[in-house]
Amino acid sequence: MSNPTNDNANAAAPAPSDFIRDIVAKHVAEKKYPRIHTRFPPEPNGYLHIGHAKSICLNFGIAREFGGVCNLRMDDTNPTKEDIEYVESIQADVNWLIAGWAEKELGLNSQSAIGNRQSAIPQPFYASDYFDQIHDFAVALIKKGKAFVCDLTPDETDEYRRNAKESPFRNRSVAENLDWFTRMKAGEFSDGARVLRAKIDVASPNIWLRDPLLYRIKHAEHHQTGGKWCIYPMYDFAHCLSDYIEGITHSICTLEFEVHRPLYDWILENLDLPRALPHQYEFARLSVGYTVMSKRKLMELVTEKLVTGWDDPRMPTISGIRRRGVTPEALRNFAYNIGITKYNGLTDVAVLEFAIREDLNKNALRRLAVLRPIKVVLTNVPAGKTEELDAVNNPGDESAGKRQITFSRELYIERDDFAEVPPPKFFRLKPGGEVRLKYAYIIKCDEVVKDAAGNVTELHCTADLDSKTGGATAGRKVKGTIHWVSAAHAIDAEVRLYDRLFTEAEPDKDGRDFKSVLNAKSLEVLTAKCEPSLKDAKPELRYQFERLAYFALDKDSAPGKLVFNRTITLKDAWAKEAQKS
RNA sequence: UGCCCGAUGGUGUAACGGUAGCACAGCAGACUCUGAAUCUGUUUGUCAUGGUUCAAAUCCAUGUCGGGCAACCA
Repeated sequence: MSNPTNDNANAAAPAPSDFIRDIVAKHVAEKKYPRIHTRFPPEPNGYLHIGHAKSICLNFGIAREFGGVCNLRMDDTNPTKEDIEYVESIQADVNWLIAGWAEKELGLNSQSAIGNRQSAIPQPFYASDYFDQIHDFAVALIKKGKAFVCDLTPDETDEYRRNAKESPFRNRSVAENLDWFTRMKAGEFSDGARVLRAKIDVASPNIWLRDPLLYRIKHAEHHQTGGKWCIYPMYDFAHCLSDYIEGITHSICTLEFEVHRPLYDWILENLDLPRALPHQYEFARLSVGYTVMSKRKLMELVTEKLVTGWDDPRMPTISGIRRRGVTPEALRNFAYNIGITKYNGLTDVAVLEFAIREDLNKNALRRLAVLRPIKVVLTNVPAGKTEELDAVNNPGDESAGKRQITFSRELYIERDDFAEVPPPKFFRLKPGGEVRLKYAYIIKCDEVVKDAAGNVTELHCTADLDSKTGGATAGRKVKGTIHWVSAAHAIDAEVRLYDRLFTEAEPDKDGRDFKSVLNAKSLEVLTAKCEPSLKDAKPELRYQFERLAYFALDKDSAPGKLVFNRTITLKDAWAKEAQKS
């Protein structure tokens, strides 16, 4: 078994274990199946979110750990709600999340029946590829007297099912049913006029066994099959059969499908299928604090322009999280840390944030950048004189190397790093006080320059010219070290400071309108002063602006125009300390 | 209301009849040219009541609370 959490693992992390993996392990030990085969089956009616990421990691993780395969399958049985845009985004998101981790486990769809899908990138499976076979299974069920065409209206069907009453069309002859179903398929009837139903047990305590619908009429163009069909299989009918057709062994879904399981089994067991049948297992979906997860709600945020799009970095979508700068490794570690159970809990965002910081701390390149600048003039440094100083790219990873930063008489430091009237335990710059400039000198604040309104506009300081890193008095202990950039050399960058989208941990608690608790300060845009090396920032790399936060280059960047997204702040013990007083 | 499922510190999880552990969060301290990271210590828990057993978080019963389903959605 390979290591699940760290791809370039040094410390051996324990293999994940949960009740589903326990079942799979048992089946492997029993040699119940020739090969473990899972699947991730999203409906292409929205963008994937972090809850889907949990499912992807579970399904691909199991395939990885047990030498199996996992198919990506579009569960596209309802053309009126689905769109090719979603198909494409889903594919991109899944490929991104499993890249370098479970690529080898991704099932390849080499026999796509429909369309011309030859391509370098792996193609997903489609339930719609099986519409012919699923239709034939429906006919088989009719022939066995286990399905019938029902003419009841939707309202009547509802009422009959609620009252455990048999449909008056339940006992039509096989020949009659075959004829009606053929005519349904031929397009003779309007939407809703007739349906195909399984004949199971109208009195079952489980609603899903009360002669459930198998096929409905929808005169709608399908994004994959075009105008070929005007009848489409329902989820329950299509899903178990798609699983069977693909040779799935473990069909893992969320808890709300638990009551459907008897129907899943009934359909497969009543078709005299020759191969081993797949089985369904359910786990709890993910809820994370300070966000919403339902596709409907996310869709609302997008269509009402409360965010900039599905990939807005504040969204819990995979594309939003990616754009924010989170790496697939971080997301996978998060998925691993939260585990798999049948308990519907609320995961603390701190768990997600920890996984993101842990990963970024290891990999991000350190840079100096000032978000809210205030000018510092070093009065004992000659104007025009510059110095190149060594700065390490990652203190935890020597192989990340060093770069040089330019030092000069006029600098910018963070406005928050100076306090005219310092609060208790303030380690930074204050009048008459000393502070270390990272990688450079210790400076002392001699004079505070203010404008007519009394705002601090400039600080005049002197540098201890022997205190340079490596110099004679470099060892002098100064309580604080702050970041800085040379005013003349700094480059501007737009920085987008993202915060949580909602002000409440449970935005939709007790039926409250989730949009009433949107965080008005979830985005703040600033122009930062950055060290010059950042002009070469690359979208695939991550940066830590020291003492502030982790950042990633946004896709809105252009030559000469840098845009950085704040992925997540550093932990800030000072903010906590300052809050106490 | 019927049916199904669940309940372990603040949160998420482990323990599979035999010492309630881990992670996050919190708190305290050490270290620090990032108030980050790292390191050390630490507070807090088996829903309730019965039963079975030498022994129960674990098995059984009842109750309580929570979630899901009752779409021609998935």
